[in-house]
Parts: sequence; C-alpha cells; structure tokens
Amino acid sequence: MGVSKTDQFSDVQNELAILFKALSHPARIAIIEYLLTVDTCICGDIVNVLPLAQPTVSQHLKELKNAKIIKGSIEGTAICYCLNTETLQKFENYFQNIKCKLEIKCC
Amino acid sequence: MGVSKTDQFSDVQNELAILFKALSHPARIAIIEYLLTVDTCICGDIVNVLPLAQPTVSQHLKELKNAKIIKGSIEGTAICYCLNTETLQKFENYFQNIKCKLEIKCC
DNA sequence: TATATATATTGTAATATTGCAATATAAAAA
DNA sequence: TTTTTATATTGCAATATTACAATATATATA
Repeated sequence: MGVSKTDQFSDVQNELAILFKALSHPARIAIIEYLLTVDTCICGDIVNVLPLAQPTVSQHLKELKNAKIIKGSIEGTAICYCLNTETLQKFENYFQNIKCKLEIKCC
Repeated sequence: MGVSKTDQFSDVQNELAILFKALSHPARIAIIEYLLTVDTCICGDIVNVLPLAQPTVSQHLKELKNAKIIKGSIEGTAICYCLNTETLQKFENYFQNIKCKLEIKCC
C-alpha cells in the first residue's frame, strides 16, 4: 500500500533514515557544499547559487533545517544559514562505528 | 514539474545524493545493521529478520546493491550478501572532509 | 523428473517527493 | 506610508517511492 512502515522499525533506524533522506538530493548536497565554501555564516545568496527557482530552494533549505543539518537565524531581511556541526558529527560517528565493526568481522 | 533536475548538478553531487538515497529508508538501515551482526557473509535469512514481505525486502536489497553498498553472490539456492567496505569508506571520507573544512572555517 | 526452497520480477495501488507559479510575509529603504 | 528586497507558504502537476500479491526463475533434494 505504499506507506512506509516506519512503526515497524526502531527509533534509531528511523532517525538515521530521516537524516540520510535529507542528503538524498543533489540540490541539498550543493547547498552543503556552498555553505562549506563561504567564509562566514552570513549568506543570503543561496538562491542565486542553485539552478532552481526560489520556492524550490526554500523548500530544500527547510528540509535541511528540519533534519538539523543546517541552522538558520534571521539577519534583517536575509537569513543566515550555517552547517550544524553536531548533526554532521552524528553521520561521521555512524560510519566510524560501521568501520570498527567491519574490522572486527574481518569480512 | 516534479522531475528531479539532476542534469543541473555535478556528477559528484548526483552520485552522493544517490548514495544517501540508498540509506534513506529504515528497512535498508536495518539490513546494514543486520549484516554487521552476522559473523560471515553467508546470510540468506534477511527476509525473516525484517517486518516486510519477501518482494519488498528483495526490492530494498536491490537498491542497496545498485548503490554498491552491499555485494551479493549466489551460493546455491541462497544469496550471500555482505557490506561493501569501499563504498562505506566513501561516506566516511565525505564527512571527514566536511569536518576538516569546518575546522578551518572556525564557524 | 517432480517437488520444495529461495530469491527476483511484474503489476498496481497508496503515498511521498520535486519543482514552480502565485501569493504571503516581513523587514529595510525611499 | 509606500516601495523594495528577501524568504516562506500554498496549491498543484509530474514523477518517484513503497509495499505486496501474483508470478517467474533457478537450484537443491526427493
């Protein structure tokens, strides 16, 4: 019936899936890439950097915000976006943990 | 109009998005989790471990295989699945690279 | 060969995602 | 106050994803 059976999985499994889903679009990868290049967090020109219309970019930013991958704060007319180090650390921890387990397994 | 504008983004951006999309479902996270717990790669009981019907599990396994996150080889009637260390390393590299860039940025 | 077992494929319904025009909101500048 | 500028929200069409029954395939065993 097409509905994702999220209730059949653990909270941790669902949370990880949500985090990865937030990164599962090239526009959102591009946003992260851009936020890494700018010197400060003040950056109200993400719309101009992407090959998408303003509402679409706004939607992608919202998804990254919901997943807590980026943080946004109001700076007058513009919005200041920057990467959320804590959430990015979660990703790194996940893959480091996998690596450790694989090394033990010797597979 | 609903089509993902993949051609507007770089190959690297698209490849990363595809990798993350493969991890964006709790069932696929659960499959990885299970493959980490079994001692060897021989494991034809993934279907019994997940709360989903056999065709659905088969479909999720196919997606992980397409993304090269798992490897599958025929072992008689069963299929031997195991994690692909090389692809998992790509994920780790991505986040380590982000971490390095963020440290330089001091943001 | 016939049967059992394990996995893959097909077809389809339900739902989610993507993209954008139109519009709304909200603060700075004129 | 009015206008400009920047971002968010709404509504909708196109497409993608999820799930599974039914069926196909392919190997092992009787």
